[in-house]
Amino acid sequence: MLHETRKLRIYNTLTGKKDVFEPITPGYVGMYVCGPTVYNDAHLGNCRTYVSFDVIHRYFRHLGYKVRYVRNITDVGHLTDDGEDRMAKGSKLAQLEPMEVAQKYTLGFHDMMRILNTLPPSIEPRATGHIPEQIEMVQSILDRGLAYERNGSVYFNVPKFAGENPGVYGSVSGRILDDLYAETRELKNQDEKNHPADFAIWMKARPQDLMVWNSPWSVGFPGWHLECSAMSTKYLGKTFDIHGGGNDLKFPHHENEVAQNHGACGCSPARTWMHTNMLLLNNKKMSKSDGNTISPAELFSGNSPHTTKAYSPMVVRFFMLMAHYRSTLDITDDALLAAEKGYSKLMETSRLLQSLPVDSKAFDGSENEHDRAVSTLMEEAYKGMDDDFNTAVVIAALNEMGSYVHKIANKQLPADALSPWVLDRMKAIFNTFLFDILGLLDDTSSAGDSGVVDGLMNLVLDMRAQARAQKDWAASDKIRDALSAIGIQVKDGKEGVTWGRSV
RNA sequence: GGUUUCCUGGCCGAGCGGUUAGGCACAGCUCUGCAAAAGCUGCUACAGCGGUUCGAAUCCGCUGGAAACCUCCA
Repeated sequence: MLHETRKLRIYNTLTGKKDVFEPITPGYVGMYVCGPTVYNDAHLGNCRTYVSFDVIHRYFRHLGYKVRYVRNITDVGHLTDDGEDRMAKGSKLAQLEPMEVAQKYTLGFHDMMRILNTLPPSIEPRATGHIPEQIEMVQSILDRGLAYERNGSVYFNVPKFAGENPGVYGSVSGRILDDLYAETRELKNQDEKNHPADFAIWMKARPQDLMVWNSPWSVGFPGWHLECSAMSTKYLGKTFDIHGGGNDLKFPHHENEVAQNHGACGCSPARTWMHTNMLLLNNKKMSKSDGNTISPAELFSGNSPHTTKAYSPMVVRFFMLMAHYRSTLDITDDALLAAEKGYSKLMETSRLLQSLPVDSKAFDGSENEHDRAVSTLMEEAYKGMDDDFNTAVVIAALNEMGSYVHKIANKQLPADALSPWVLDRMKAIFNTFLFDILGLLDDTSSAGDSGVVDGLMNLVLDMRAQARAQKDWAASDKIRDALSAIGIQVKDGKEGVTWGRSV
């Protein structure tokens, strides 16, 4: 197993540095990632986070870990500015049942995850499916004296918790309790709370609330952060390896999650907290609420004032992976254009690499300078992933490997420049990183087409070859231009003609 | 106002005290009927000012600029 020999370092929000990853149970990884709230179409920011964790998930699997990846669907519980339950608000606008709204956007989210080629999580629990678990957790917290009931609602007692567990509250967000107390003092209608920093773990329903459940305290609904605490505990245990989510969830969501878990079981939940950074548009955070967004659909169709053309889902995925997951990433047309070119080139390189013949010469232990260079690059790709999942470093290494591939294919290096066992290994490693770990698909090839397209292309290119043989440049160029017009690029190489789709 | 992060060449973006990151764009060359593709070479960097160090994009301080969080957001 690779994980036994490689040393993976992960940046842990709790410690503020990269720690060597040691799973709680050797060989197994438990990872919880906060999923989307399904009251709206998924936007690109969501996509970036889930693509990032998809690569993380894939790399753990590649290393040989058995991974239980839990990503929830939030279909209840978050309040809007005007105090309405989000699902209820959506339903009123659309004249639909709340669960109909949730279903619609859950399906849309799944479509988007599939289009971006993310692997499904092992478990995708819904908040509404875990109301009993959440009620139990509220009770546990009450039993431990860390919450109080007020008019049918239950509030978490932050000052008491913080006093009993020094250093815990604030450990995720880096917030200092005194500051927090001072800040929240100004906020509106907190009259039921003992203290402004307290937060609801069970809310008594008002007449307009639609999604409500019975509980020992009132007919109501669970607090805004409780679902993740309850579901992570249920599926991963009280203490598990990794909890992830977007940067903007650190406070209050993750901070309160830790407090609740701690409050219910007296132990810390996740050992490692991972946070992805924001996707920017116009140098500002993309956000559903302030309208600074570009939807995946707009990006894929080119129907947006922010872009000049359509970009394929794989180009978008590649674009995201060109940056480290903890860096902000600014969406611009220029950057997408660059990503598109880079993506196509790597796909082309992959096809070319796989087509290179490998000698059947037996391994004799020899190693030339090119062998060493390529071996170093392969190791650098691994080192990149081992260093907090640095996909940018992986892509750089793949590009450098690609240089060797093209040189050999173009006869600028002799066919035996690389020893067969090195070439063989590069074939495997290159595709492993590109497809299995980075999770890209080749949407520039004819792989998904029926044989008809290949047959037609062979015919057309054959006719062009005949025209060229007779120096009929007009006919030859007409074919080339016509193909170009429908998005097919003809590539005249030393070893004959190939073709590809311009993405 | 409080907390935190960031500022790299025309653009995107790695970098965590000593290496040419890489991609895109651009220029020249090779190849080509021409072009494209591909390869090679070149090309502009570390916001500013100080400090620590044999050595700093990388550590520290100050100044300037941007962003995030403090309220639902990935």
